[in-house]
Amino acid sequence: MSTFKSEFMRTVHARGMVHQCSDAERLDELLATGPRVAYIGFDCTADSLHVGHLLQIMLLRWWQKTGHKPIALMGGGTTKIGDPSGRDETRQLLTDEQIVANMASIKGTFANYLTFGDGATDAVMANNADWLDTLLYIPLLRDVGRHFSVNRMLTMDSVRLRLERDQPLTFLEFNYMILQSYDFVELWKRHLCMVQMGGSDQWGNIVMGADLGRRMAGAELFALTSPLLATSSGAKMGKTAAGAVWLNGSRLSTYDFWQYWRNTEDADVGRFLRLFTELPLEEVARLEALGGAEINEAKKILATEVTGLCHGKVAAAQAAETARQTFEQGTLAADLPTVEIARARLQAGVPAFELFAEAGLADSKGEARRLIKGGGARVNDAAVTSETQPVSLTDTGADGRIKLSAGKKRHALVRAV
RNA sequence: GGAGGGGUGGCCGAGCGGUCAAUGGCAGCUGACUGUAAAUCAGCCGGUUUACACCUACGAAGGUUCGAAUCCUUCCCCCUCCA
Repeated sequence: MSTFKSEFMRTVHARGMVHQCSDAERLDELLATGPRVAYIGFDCTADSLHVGHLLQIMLLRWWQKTGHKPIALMGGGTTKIGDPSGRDETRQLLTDEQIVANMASIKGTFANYLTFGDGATDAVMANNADWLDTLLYIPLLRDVGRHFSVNRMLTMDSVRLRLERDQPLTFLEFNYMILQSYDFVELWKRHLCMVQMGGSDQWGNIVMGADLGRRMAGAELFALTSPLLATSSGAKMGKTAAGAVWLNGSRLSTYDFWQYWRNTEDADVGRFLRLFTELPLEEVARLEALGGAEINEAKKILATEVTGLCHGKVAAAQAAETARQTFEQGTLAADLPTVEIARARLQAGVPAFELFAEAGLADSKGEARRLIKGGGARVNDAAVTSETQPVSLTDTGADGRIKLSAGKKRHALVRAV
């Protein structure tokens, strides 16, 4: 492990970020002798990346931090095909407009993790639509297709698993790995990019790209994948009540993002600190060793560190402070999610179930009613006993706000306007 | 192209003329216990509604019937075998 010569390989291995790597020794040598180029592709299937992508982003960040040049490849072209890896069903086809809009929305995330520019180790953003959109079918078949063995393609997990489970696989999707392979070669030609990284489900696609590069351009290309992430209790990472844990602040507030990490299971704290923060490993070891309730301190550090990288240190500190006031002091924090309700309505009194639904603490009025019936709703920390119990201006605190709580962790403020 | 099987709520998966907003499992929410953890136990888990009730939903559209997720027709999609 620690016998690696290059800082990158030492770091990512020590932090448990590597699942598989092709010819690690040779790659290590190359990395030790000068700046190299690596890329990771991100498909534009949603308008935000989520925590499932975070490990990949951290790989690019370490890549740059240890003296190399990262490329964030936006899958403007491949998203039109849909990666069949790891799924039993064909992805819903997105329109070109959706893809373009998603890409624009995703791009901002990288600015927080990577330094872009024209320097030797500055990050570059590319879009594979730039070369995939204009490909011609016959030349593609002759130049690229002849290097692919269908026999081999059928053994790839993404294909084999579909076939074994009698799930459909369209010819469209069957082509995905060819285009991803082509990307690798194209980036080699354009930027001398010699490494493709990705999640472990991408191993097959990446290795095919490396092979293609060798055949088409005589290039020596490498594959490096990160482990598949699950929480210790086995759940897929990144799911909450509200859905995925998004990286864009417009999809998930900084406070909620911070809370997600704060609520990490005990058993995951050390692992997550290594994977998603840049704290020195000795510090991680110390935090991880904390027992019992003390580990909560480690969770706060984890939350603030991860949030700091994603949303900035100021926003992270603010989220931490909001949480501290809310949970440790039981006071009202200023930047809890806030809804504004017309003064006149509050004057008259708003039924509690309506207010909870409007504040976003319940998805529907029915759910708000159930929440109240189940005893999980509180106004200013006093349990709501009746669904229709009116909440009015008289509930307003000194600072002009009413605090609503759904369960112990979800809070919102109501302000009369 | 021929023959057969199938498309059910976020997912898996029962149901096969009424008692079906649809068994069960997973996921999720709330409560208890705790440390804003896990595990465990309990309740909830389409929408509007105090409620009665109504609306939406079992691939799509029609039809039969007092009544259809369940039967018929057409269409779309998937799987298997044959060509």
